[in-house]
Amino acid sequence: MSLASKYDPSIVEEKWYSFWLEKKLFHSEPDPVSGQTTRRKAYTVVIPPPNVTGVLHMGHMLNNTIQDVLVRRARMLGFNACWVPGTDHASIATEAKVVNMLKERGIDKRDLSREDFMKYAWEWKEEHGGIILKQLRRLGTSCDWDRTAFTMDPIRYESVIRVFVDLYNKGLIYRGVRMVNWDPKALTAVSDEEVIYKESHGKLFYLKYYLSDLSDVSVPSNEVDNSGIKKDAKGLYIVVATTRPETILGDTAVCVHPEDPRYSALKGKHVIVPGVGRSVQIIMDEYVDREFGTGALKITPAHDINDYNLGMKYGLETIDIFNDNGTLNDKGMQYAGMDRFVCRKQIMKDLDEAGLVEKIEDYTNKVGHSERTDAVIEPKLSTQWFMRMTDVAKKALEVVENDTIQFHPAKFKNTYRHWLENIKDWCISRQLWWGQRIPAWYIDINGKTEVIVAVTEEDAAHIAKEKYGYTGTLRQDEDVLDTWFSSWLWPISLFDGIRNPDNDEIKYYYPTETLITAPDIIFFWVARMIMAGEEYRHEVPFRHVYFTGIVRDKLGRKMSKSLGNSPDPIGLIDKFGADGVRMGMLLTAPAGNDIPFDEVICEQGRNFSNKMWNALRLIKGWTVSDGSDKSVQSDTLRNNEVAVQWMEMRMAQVLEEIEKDFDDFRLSEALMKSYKLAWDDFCSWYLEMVKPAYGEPIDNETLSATLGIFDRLMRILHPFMPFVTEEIWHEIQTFGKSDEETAFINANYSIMNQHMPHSVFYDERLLADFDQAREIITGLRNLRSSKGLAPKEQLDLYIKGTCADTFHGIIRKLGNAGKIERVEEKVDGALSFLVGTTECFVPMSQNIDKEAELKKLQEELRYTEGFLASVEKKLGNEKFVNGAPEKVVAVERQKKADAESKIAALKAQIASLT
RNA sequence: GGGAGUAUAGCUCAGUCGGUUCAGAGCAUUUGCCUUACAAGCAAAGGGUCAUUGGUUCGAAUCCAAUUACUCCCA
Repeated sequence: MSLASKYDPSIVEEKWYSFWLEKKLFHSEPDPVSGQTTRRKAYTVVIPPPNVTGVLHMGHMLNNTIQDVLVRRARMLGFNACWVPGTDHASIATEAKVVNMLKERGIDKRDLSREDFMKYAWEWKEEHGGIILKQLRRLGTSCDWDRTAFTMDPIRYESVIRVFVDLYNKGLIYRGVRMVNWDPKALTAVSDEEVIYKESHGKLFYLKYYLSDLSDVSVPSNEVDNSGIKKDAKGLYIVVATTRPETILGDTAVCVHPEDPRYSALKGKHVIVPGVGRSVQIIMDEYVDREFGTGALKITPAHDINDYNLGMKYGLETIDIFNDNGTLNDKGMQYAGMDRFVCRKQIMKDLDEAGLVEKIEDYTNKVGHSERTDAVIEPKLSTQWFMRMTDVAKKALEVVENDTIQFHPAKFKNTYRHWLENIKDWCISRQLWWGQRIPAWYIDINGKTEVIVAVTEEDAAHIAKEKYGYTGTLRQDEDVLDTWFSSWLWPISLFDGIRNPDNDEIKYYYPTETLITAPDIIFFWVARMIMAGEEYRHEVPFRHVYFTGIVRDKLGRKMSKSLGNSPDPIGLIDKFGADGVRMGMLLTAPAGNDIPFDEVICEQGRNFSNKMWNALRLIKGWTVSDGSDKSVQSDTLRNNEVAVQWMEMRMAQVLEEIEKDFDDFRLSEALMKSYKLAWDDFCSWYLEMVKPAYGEPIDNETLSATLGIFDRLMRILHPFMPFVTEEIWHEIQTFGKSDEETAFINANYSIMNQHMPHSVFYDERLLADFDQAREIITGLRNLRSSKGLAPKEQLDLYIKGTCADTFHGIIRKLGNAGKIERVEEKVDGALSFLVGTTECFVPMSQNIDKEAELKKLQEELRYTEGFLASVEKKLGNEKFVNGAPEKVVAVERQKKADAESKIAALKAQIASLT
């Protein structure tokens, strides 16, 4: 035998992945349309495009393992499975990488033209982008690599541009001045969804705003001060609390609640902004929270969304004090050029010296950070492009509410609904270069700027001429579109369904079947894809959305670079094999639950691969009886026949459960059941039943039945562990074949496109009989172990009660029983155990420890009597007998009868011992 | 501040219609075994006040309410 006793994944994985690629087994084309044959149904999955700058992390491992399981299974179920891979261009992240690369080469982005920058960016992308797709191959993913797409490749780019123009023409996209989330590090606006609120320990600064006009204001007494107005040597003042003192440079009002008695005297008055010297009015609005701080709120319309709204309401001046990079601009007085956080310290120092600070308190609040750069977001007024969401949101909500699209787990419907019902317009412009440049051109006519939106500059020029009679130069918008504005078209644009809506591929592959993604992009991506599907295909983009959990470390912490608690996925694959890691990821991953990741589970996966490998070694080691001699005895043949029959039915039974689990997206359950079918039922029971004694041959029929079962087991396991199953499957196919045949099979066949076994009829009676036999075997083993008997010592067995004869041969073999006889009466001088109501007696040559036996029996008697009492109480209850369903009552009666006969048996045994 | 979810064995989780000897699985632990496929193994064992309190019901891990703890989302 040439097989090593330990399975080595490294060679096998390399070999089969190359083979699959070479044979193009991952590739899908729409089935041809021909008169007779019907096309297979497509099973399409689109990858959630990883960020082109990304490297593989545990989240990708989980996500892509799940996709691969579903796709491989679908393929084996006879679907035309197509899994399309690709990456997104990640404007902010990529642009940052390119800027860094340029910096290292001594080039400043600002010195480059847009065209030159883009050249460098593409160069970076070609060289460093998409590492992750290469890494995914190590995991065994069966993506159709020929279809690999990128959100900025020509088809996808053009699709985005066309959609923008179309939506603009439909009135769904507009340009306007709004308060946006400004990322001062990336120098771009970001959408609401890209802002992460984090708890931050800061200070609450209480500043003095002196009144500028004192007439009519009654001076409060210093002793009892119920008023918000205070007095010191310099005059009357009110106190305003703020977390951001630097923004006082942009203050244009102070606001109090109209019903706040502390400030009622101040209506129409003015105060001096501390340190700035500007006199601003006091306005009254119910927006103010009287409980917060002192109840007086400073208003900075340029730098806070709520202040901005108040500013609009009261016609306040808007003073923008920041540059785009977060430093103070020329409105920042002596602080101009200073960073906002440096300024905060400095201005507090200055105010304090000027006696303008009342007090400072510790304060914890939530501060928005950029999802991409982690910079503190600065609310900023700017002109941006937006997409109207109200109408599209309605449709997108409907298809999820009515289960046209099913979420797994369904609880995410709530999250989804909540967002869509409170949706705001989507800011889609980004002040970057890396991305689809907004197809809007500006022309100046009669001192007015007009905007023209068109797919190409030629079109725009044409429109300019037609509409405005303008023939001068056109100035294109400098901004690009949000990356998600590409991703939301992904399921459509991958099949060119935007540019060519009637092409065969989009009609065949769309809608896709299942989307597998993490819940944190339910808004960013899932919801918007549904909107795009409705808008451009009038159809949902997928039927099912499977939300994975977040992979955490075993302490439950999120994996992060700073904690260093994320294992290197490739290192894990090196250590445990891709199959082992895949199993590890899946075993702990019920849908939607976070995964506390622990290497130990990958080890379990590796061990399982090894177990299957060794089952192969066992079978391969068997010699075959040629049938001419009587070397295989007839009772062995009968045993084997029963064993095969049982294993077939057991497999059918488990398959039925597995099929149900897949329908319900309970992948970890399906895997666990497959695992136990293979390890427990097949290896521990079935193989032990048919295994010939050392040196003995096996009969041909049992061998081929065993190979057939093993073959199907490998198919069942293949979606979970593609490599080891392919390897073993080939060994099975080539078993006993000539070298020539073996070479042919190995070069031309793969488990990948074999049929997945289906559940068939099984006889529950036979399975139940086996369960009883198994318990008897376990009873015998227990007896041996508790009495310290050697496994080799044969025991005789006498059975009183119901017990099918079918498995007696098996009991003899696995329980090492000698004689097995049916008896009508109990056997004296024997040890006994109960299996259900059936009594098993094992005569002992040596002395029986009567005391211990008695104790055991009496304990069991006590328990059974207690149980009987509870059943009798139930049956004695008229309400139960009348109220409960007949079936339930019948079960209780059966329980009573079983308990009674068990008690009788126990009593008889006790009597025989005393 | 608003909303959602979770709580079952040491750990991670099942428990579908309220009813079967229903309290389960895997891992971990303990014990005994190098039994000619596998020590990455084999055979067995122990382990739970189903978060707490109350309610509905003939009957509750399961349904309802409150409480506690944790998690996530939104602002």
